Amino acid sequence: MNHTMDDQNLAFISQLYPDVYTQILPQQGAVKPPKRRRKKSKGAVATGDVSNCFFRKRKLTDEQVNMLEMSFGDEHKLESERKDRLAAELGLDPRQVAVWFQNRRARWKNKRLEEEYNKLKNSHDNVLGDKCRLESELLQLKEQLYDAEREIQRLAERVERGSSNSPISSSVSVEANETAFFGDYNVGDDGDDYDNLFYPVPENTYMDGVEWASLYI
DNA sequence: TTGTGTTTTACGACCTCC
DNA sequence: GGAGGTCGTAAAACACAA
Repeated sequence: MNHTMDDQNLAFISQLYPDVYTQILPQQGAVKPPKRRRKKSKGAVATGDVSNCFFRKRKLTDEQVNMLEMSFGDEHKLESERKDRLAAELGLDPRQVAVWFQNRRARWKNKRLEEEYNKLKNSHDNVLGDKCRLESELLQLKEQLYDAEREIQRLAERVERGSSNSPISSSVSVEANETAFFGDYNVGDDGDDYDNLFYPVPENTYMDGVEWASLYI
C-alpha cells in the first residue's frame, strides 16, 4: 500500500500551503471513505508526528472568514454550486465550506434563540412589575375601603346616639341597632320599610345623604 | 507559565426531501 | 439512495486571569 507515502506527500503540501490545506479531506467525487470514528489525536501536534500533523485544525484566515460571512449574509443555505465556487475562490475544500456554513447556521440559531429569550424575559419582567404595582394599588384601595367603613360605622353610632335623645326617630334607632352598616339594611321586597329609614323631611325639600348626615354630626 | 473557560473547526449520527 | 440539513460533541485554537 502507498497510503503512508501519500500521507507524507499531503503532509508536505499542507506544510507548504498552511493557509490553504488545513486538513486533508476526501475530495468531492472521490470514492467515499468508510465512516471514521472520531480521531483522538490530541497529542499529534505536540509529538510532532508528521503522519498526523496535517490533521491539525487550522483557523480560517480573516479574509476567508469575511468572504464566508458575506456569502452567509446573502443566503444561509448553501447550494452545491455556490459551495464549489466559494471553495475555489477561497482555496478551501468544499467540505470545509459546508462545515463552516453548518457551524455558522448553528451560531446564528443560538444567537436568535438568545435574543428571543431576552425579549421574553423583558416582557416577563414588565408583567411582574405591573403585577407588583397593581397589588400595591389593591392594598391601598382595601385600606381606603376599610377606613371608609370605619367612618360610616362611626357616623352610624353617632346617629344612633343622637336619635336616642330624639323621640321622633325611635324607629331608626331600632334599625341601627340591628346593623352596623347602612348598606346592610334589610328592607321588604315592596320597599315599604324605606318609610322607616329616614327622618321626616319636609315635603318638597331636596336633601342628599351627605346633607342629611351633616344635620346630625 | 499554566489552568480554565470560550470559540472555532470538524465529524458522526440521524433526519428530511427530492 | 444521495445530498444536505440539524444536533451533539471532540478537540484545537485562543483569551485571559492568577
